[in-house]
Amino acid sequence: MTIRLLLADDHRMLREGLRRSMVDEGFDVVGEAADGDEAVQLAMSLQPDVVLMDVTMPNMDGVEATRRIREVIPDVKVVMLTMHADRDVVAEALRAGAVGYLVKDCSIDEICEAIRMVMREDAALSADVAASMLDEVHRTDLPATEHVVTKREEEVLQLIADGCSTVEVAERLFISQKTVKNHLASIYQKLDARDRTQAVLSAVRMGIVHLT
Amino acid sequence: MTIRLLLADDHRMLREGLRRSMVDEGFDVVGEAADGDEAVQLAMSLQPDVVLMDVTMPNMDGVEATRRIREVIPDVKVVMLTMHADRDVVAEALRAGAVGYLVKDCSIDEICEAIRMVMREDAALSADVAASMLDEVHRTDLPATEHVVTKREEEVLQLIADGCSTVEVAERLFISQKTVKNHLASIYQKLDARDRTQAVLSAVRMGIVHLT
DNA sequence: GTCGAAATAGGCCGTTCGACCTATCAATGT
DNA sequence: ACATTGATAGGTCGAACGGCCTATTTCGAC
Repeated sequence: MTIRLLLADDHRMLREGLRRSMVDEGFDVVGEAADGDEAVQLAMSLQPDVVLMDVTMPNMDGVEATRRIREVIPDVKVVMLTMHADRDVVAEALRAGAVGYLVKDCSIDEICEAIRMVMREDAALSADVAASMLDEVHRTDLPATEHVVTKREEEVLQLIADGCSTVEVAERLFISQKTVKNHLASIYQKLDARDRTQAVLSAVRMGIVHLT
Repeated sequence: MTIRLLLADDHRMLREGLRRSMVDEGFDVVGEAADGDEAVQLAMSLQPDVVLMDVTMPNMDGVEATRRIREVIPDVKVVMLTMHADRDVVAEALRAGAVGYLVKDCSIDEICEAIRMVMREDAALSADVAASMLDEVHRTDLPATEHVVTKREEEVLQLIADGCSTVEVAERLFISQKTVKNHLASIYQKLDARDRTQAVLSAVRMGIVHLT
């Protein structure tokens, strides 16, 4: 009873390397997807046990693909892969129905262990599994994106990164321009930035905001 | 006479997958580096035939690592790996002494082919090899970052992304503040940005400037 | 039950920004 | 030879920005 795997990553190099490794380790790699769309299609047609899914992919990101797969086939276990651990992305992925989360800096052995773990545990325990993987992530990666900026400040930053002016941010958040500027002033201190440009760039580097 | 390889990439997952694949294909993987510093150290101590080097790595980027390795051991052939094809990065990598350039979306077979190619050809031909790899890149990837902004404008953008104010950019480039503002105005039109924040973000998305 | 942090909002003030305009010079291409 | 483009530099002006204040409310923590 070998475990049937589906790999989803936009980089063929990683996909193929991963396939050989997983086959070596005794898994049955039933398919490879190069984007989110393909991942959803193949998941439905191939009915794998586990999907190893990259978060950043063309056409449809891994989180959305996970959501759609889980809607149709709730039995499939999705383990997310990502470059850097990012609290928000992790949270979103788990909400989308992923049972595990691995950074790309982990070893093949850790991937195997994670896959076997999610297959061993029943659905009721998968939340704990995810939690323990998160702990792992926290230990090995950034000590913490740990609330450097508050939730509201993060919203302001994201809107500015999305192209909004101070006035537009105020309108979108239903607050006064002055409050937006207050949040920005606070952000400048925390991120050691002298203007909105540097603040947004720092936030991008730290994974607080995302380039769309 | 097996070809001795050194792998340099900050993601263990890709590194290990690549190692298994390359070993399968008959190469001798003599070492793995997780950052630029380590790559330089290992290249010197292990004296590999070819280094597969990722461009984006902590501590020291792949381009700089390539430069240093080639300074000390000019015989080593460095093949660069990158997520997305970016004209500027490619040009910089070749100037640094890389003999080849591959996007991570290529197959293991293509990597093997590229490595065997750079080992077959003598130094005189390696420029052609690089050129043909570039052609490959141009076909498959972005049609062109194609001089959207001028060289000077790009310098201005990069300095602003690096944290310089208008005044500081002027000082660094030995031009007046007014000229910097002129360049910026031109950039805003070309990138359809309304301020420096959006201009820099667009430039980052387009790969024109790089976050350090 | 108080203390602190977060979110809200305002004023004031000097600096910077960006839009719109002209202008020169060198290089490049037709 | 002429047109175009890039790089340089300047002026003006209103809007936006950021620093430095105070102040209220709410909410969770201790």
